[in-house]
Amino acid sequence: MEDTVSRMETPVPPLRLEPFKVACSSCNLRELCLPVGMSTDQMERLDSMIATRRTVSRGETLFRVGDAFGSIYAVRTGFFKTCVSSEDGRDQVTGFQMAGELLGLDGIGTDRHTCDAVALEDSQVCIIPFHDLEDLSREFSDLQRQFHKIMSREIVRDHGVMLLLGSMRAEERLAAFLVNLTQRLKARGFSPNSLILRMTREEIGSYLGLKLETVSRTFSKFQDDGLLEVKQRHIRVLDGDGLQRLVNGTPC
Amino acid sequence: MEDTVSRMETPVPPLRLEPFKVACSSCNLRELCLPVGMSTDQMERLDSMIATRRTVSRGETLFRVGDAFGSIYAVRTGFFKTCVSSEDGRDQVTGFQMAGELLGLDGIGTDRHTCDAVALEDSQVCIIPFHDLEDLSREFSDLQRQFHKIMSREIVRDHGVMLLLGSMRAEERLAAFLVNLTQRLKARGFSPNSLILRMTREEIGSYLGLKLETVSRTFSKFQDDGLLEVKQRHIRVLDGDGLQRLVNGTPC
DNA sequence: CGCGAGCTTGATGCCGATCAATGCATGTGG
DNA sequence: CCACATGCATTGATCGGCATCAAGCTCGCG
Repeated sequence: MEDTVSRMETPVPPLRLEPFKVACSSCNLRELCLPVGMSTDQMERLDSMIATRRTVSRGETLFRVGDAFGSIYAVRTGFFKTCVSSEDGRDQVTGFQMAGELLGLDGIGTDRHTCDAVALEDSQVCIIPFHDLEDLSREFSDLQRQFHKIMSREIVRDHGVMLLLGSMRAEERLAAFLVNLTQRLKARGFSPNSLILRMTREEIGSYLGLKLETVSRTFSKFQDDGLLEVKQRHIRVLDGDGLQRLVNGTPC
Repeated sequence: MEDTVSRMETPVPPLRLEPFKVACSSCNLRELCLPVGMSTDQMERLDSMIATRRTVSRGETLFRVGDAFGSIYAVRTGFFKTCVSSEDGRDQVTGFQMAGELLGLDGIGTDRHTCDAVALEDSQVCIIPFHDLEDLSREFSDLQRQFHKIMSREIVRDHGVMLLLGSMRAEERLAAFLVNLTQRLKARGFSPNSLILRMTREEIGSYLGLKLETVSRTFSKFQDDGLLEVKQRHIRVLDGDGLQRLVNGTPC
């Protein structure tokens, strides 16, 4: 929906390169992002590779299905969704990415991107030319290792979503989604008890395999049950343990 | 179920190492497996790394959740499923692997396996010590590249399953499953029109987010519609295009 | 102020889950 | 070789969770 609109409005994706360099070594995300565990001199080499950032405004796409693959991207600020779509137009949100997370790994296999990445708020990404990353990770086994870990974790995360989509009911799905979101926010130093959703009910629903009405109803139910306080996109978690129990399938 | 049983019967996973070496360079799967695109001398190095095979009998596990991660595995002969399970015991089949496909990528991220890999028929795998693979792929960019491609394709495949689980109806799911299966068999030189399913209806259902009765009913419906001939696990595809149309969501 | 995108809530219906019984193939022991 | 057990598959009857359809509602914004 929003997709289609942004797809229409600009035939050429707007691209703004920041002229100034940004150093991984001074980035406050270095403990979450690609450079985990690297020495200072290794990080300097990484810095020289990641020369540019790119700004993506809310609603714009970073890349889309079929685009030639050349780089992966690290989210520096902001929030993204990735989505795939089937022949007949149904689409599926495959993930939400926040600061320190990588985008574009899908493109390596075929040299073309296989999903759309859309900014859900004004965002900045670090551009990591993939061939350079491969070159450097042949030099530094720490970087190689970290990159492999990140790809592997993405696979594991996907398996978790498959479990969710394949065998959980609506309440469990939404609870799992919220628990995951708050954990990731907490890892970034935000309060896990108060958050603002960057995505619509429809996008949450797409991710969770539910219709937006079901998402909305389930939010309301959680509010009635005293688990959450919901005001549009503002969520306050009142009973985190209760949410966690729902995920584990302990309804009583 | 079958899981639990095999989990019970042997505290120590049965392990049989083949004493003789097997060469990638002479393997008929080399065009599908890890060595794609490598030169002969590179492949010799790969051969020296992959020193051992392992036999896994039907019903046995190659690895299971929590096992220390040390190697990845290439299926040489046979057929596997991988599955994850939630706290409360529900489990989800995350994939079926056949000859030339890799198992164990899930373990890289945390140094522990995060899913079970179970042989669905008597099988053989090549053991690929992961550190050795990393070492060698720092030397040979072709190997590095190929390995990255394989991981990326796994991510893309998972996204496809998410789309299936999140937005397709039972018939579309089963059709997609069959189309995928026949394509992979075809790539291995088998007839795409006649196949024997290595997995139960329950396992298919788990993979597709359906109950076994629904899988069975849908098979019967496909038979009534003249798309398939179904005799227990023997499937004959009568109308491949019809199946493909179902996947694309062209019901009329 | 009024428009529109997104959210909530209600009424109804359908797809697939669940419960239950039977059928079919394989294997085992008498 | 048959009787029986066992695991898997098929089929029917019923039920329930979520989708669908349809109003209103809220809030941000021109």
